[in-house]
Amino acid sequence: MVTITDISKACGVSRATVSKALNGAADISQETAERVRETARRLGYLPNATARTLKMGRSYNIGVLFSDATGGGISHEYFSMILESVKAEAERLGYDITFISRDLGKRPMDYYEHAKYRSCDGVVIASADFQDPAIVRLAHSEIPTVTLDYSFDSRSSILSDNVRGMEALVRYVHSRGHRKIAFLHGEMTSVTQKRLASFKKTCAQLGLEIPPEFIRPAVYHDPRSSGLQTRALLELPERPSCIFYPDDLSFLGGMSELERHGLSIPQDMSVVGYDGIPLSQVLRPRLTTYRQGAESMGREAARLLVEQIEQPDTWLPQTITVAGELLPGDTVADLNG
Amino acid sequence: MVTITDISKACGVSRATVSKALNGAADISQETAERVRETARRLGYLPNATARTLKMGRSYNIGVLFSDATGGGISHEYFSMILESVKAEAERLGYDITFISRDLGKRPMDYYEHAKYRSCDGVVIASADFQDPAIVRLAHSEIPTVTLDYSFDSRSSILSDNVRGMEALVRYVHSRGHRKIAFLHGEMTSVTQKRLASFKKTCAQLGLEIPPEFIRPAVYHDPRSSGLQTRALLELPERPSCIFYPDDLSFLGGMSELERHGLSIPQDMSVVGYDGIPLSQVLRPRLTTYRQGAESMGREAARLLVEQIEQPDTWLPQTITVAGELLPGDTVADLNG
DNA sequence: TTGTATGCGTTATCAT
DNA sequence: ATGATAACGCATACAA
Repeated sequence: MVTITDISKACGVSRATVSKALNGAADISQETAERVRETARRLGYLPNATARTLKMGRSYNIGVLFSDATGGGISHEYFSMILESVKAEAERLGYDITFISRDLGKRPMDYYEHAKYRSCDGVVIASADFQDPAIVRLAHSEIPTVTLDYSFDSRSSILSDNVRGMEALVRYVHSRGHRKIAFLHGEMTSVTQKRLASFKKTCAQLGLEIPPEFIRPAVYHDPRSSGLQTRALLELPERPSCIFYPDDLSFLGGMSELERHGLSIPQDMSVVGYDGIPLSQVLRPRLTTYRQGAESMGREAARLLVEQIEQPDTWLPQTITVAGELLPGDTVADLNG
Repeated sequence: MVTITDISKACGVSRATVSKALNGAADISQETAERVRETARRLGYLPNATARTLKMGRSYNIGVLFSDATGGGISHEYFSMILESVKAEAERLGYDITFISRDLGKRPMDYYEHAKYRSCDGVVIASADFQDPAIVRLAHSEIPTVTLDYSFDSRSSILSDNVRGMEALVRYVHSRGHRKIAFLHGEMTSVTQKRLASFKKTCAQLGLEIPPEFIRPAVYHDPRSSGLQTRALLELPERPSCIFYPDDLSFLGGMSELERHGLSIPQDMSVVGYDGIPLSQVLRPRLTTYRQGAESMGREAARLLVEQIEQPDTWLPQTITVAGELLPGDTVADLNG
């Protein structure tokens, strides 16, 4: 390994001079700086982030926390899109990312300890169970954090606009003439609560009466669960004309159940999803859904975190709500006229 | 931050003793060791991986390289499943993972430099353009590496069994009475070459004549491209009875094109995919495809890499071929009798 | 403009 | 059984 000591010997200057020259300090002569840099290049010098971290107390490394409490880890398209955009933005800003997990080998650790162990400058928390005491500890620690889809007091967060998203879907479906709308929701997280509340509120505003049996619990990202609930809906004496699924993937479970009953979409039953993952627009018919701005969310999360890391004095906790977009698709029949 | 120095003061012993006690060295009295550990717990001591890395020359950190040359980055289910299993196994073995990329902030870097910069003990290379000189440099460097789906000379690798996978699919389709089989293939990587060669060889063994216009180039993970090629196939004077798609996702493009022509699957046209991602078995009809053992591949990659890192002397390059599994699904019609 | 000295937190060697 | 010391590679305050 080539170190600044090697360069200093090769150049006949001190290590301090080499360090300064390499970092473009002002108090080094043009000539020396050039000679040092040239030698560094010639010897194939690579800075050592570890040493720099130890010395400076800054790792330029941010942790990413993806516990998969909501049943969906990295491998769900929504979260992998977020991960990808966090990664891209972090790298653009000069930060590497490391996954933060519970336990490492034999060593029992919670998230906070793991982040400290790796000297992370900050952590992006996504897809986690925000009730988990280990998550709470991290979010309340001195480590800068940004959470996605949940907001802790006095901490920064990025929220998908679940309220407006659900409202947009309900209004769209209503505008197509639907009055009997069923809603399958995921596990009771704060996101679910927002969507459910927005669903009910918007229905009320539109004067829609939603019978309680039209609102049923399912499980996010689990087609089977949504399939079962779809069947239950179909067995009701009075069927809905449109079913809201917890997410795009869950819709697939409903899709097969509908087919099994010989119902076609949207002629016999209308459906909408949520998330707007690429898959939803590749299906035929294209799914009517609400696209969450996953890329923006990841990008903003990284940006906000780095801002907090680099300007700790002027920093204030901030919540950014990322707007999404209604994707009309072709799965909601027009019942008008 | 609590350091061993703090503990040493609190305990009235030297830092060396603390370090030894904490690491369970044999030459520390039972009593002292216990007192030190208790104090460490009381003070909330956390070891500092950075300092340890600097001192020991081992980071317990492995790099993961996911350039998305094949058009599919982390967000494709096959790769995210691999990533997830690499992560899980690495963590089980006591290693963290860090993404390796080109360039970090302003700092221009290639993959090798990035890995050195972060003192990675080794790198798992996946989803990359293995012709890329930067990838080649890394794979030929002194850094331990394991590649997925490609094999460099004298380096360890994990290969999905593309030859047997394709053979299984062809034989299955043939056994269902199909004789006119079309093959849409992805970009010409070594994986594609293996699948294509296995396709042709198996067809030859079965006495099938495949006209050249039945073999067409498409793009991995790109439904649009496969949709276009599907259309081209349908315009031929003599249509195939079954279409092989480059992968499960690409099939979706074909699916909509088939529907557009009023053809239903598998009554009017049979199809098979490749990958066997969860999505394929959630679709209706379930896609006939070949499931690659993504979880095993990731797990084995991590295992092989750590083995190489921890037993450098007894290590020999090794290639593990991970078998997959035919998923019969319901998209291949039985033309027999 | 350059160099000296010091320390970041840890582990390892070698005395004691 | 314990401790003093050095070293890993780097950056910086301060001296020259």
